[in-house]
Amino acid sequence: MSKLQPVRGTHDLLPDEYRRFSHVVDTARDVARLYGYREMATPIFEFTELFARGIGETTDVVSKEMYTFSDRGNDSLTLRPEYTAGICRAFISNGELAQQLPLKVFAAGPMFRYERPQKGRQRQFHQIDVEVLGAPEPGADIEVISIAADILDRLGILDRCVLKLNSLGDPQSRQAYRAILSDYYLAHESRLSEDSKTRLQRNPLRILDSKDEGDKALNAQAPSFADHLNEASRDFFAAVKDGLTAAGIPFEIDPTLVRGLDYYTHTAFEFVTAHIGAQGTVLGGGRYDGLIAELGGPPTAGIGWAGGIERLMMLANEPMPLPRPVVMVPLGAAAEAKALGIARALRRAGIAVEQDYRGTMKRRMQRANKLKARAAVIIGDDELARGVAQLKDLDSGAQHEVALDKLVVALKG
RNA sequence: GCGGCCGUAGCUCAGUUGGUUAGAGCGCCAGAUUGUGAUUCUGGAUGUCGCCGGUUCAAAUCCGGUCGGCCGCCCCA
Repeated sequence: MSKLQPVRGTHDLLPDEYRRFSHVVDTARDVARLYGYREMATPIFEFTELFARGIGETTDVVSKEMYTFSDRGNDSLTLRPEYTAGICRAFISNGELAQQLPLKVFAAGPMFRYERPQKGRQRQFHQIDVEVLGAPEPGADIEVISIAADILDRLGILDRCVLKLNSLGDPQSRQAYRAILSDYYLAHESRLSEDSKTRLQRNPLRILDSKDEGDKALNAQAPSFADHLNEASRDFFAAVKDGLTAAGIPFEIDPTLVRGLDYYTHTAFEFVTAHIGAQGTVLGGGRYDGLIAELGGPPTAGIGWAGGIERLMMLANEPMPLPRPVVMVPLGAAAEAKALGIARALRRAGIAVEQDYRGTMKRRMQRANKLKARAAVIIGDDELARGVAQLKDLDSGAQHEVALDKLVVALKG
């Protein structure tokens, strides 16, 4: 490492890029606010146990992607790989949150997963996150998906995304189906791909969305989940689909949509796009009614999603351009001192003002141009003596004299 | 973790079958007389050719390793 470089899979967000980052977060936050969701944050690391238990020991995230370390007290800690487990933990840790259900939250922050970086995948990445706790009704599913669609719309990318929807059923349906599916693949194990043989041990549902041709042939004959949902699960799924239709949100049913975290039940969904490479999921989530009880809390339903900020940035419109500043161009020490007071008065009137710390007039005018300033306030000895400034419009080049105490008015218009 | 491609100035790239002081555009800096930018003109600086090692009289160019990036698999945001 001859050059100082950031850790693999991490990146600096330089100012231009950070603006686009903020634009995504600000947009999401504002939409969530319109739905009555309140923002909160949890620590970026937790006891390893939380993720291991919550997400599932056999999942890829837990078994091979966690950033886990021991602290000086020999506790095993892990940088969070996703937000849901932490929010559920916070719900359990802070009893007052259960006093007023449903709890609707918005959150955003960095996540960490030890993976091979590629387009749309980094080791430190950032997510926006929406969760509803304590609402077992399908209305909550519809609402969180609606928020997602609105955010994508405001970012100008909804028309390049497709909403994929599936039901994983309630735990009873899921267990039953899992057993049936497992038996089916076991009977044909020799024909499965190597990857799928592993999946059979870990999560047979995953075989359903294998890209291997041999697996696909087997999948065509496999028992379908839709046929094995119990009545309650079918009704729930129907209510979600009807609600989305009523809300005017188009979707596609995707029976192969399974998702990698163990805690999902009922609704699973993803907004996917073909425009950002192989990692096409831009936002995904589902219902996790058993998670909070599993973690030791009071049985509480949950549903939510997470969206990848970097992936959204790849698609999103440019944020609005920044307001153009006014630049102070004082000539000489006395004018420079005077300009400080004027600049402050202008800023207190809400006008963006930049003043260099040094430089000739030419230098300052060049800087003004690079800053895309709209105007320059030029104050030399002569102007200073007369209590005026030369106000130059940098687009037209026109310049005229303005009394110092009239500058705010002149620049406000 | 696996497979493929790639790595030359701040940025985008050129660099012939290995052969002397490695180039362009953009950007940057400085000038074109007195207190005026963006245009124009003139001049200038910049690279351990990702890093380490090997082959060779000679390597940016060939070989190996390593680090990093990209693309795909796995999986996911």
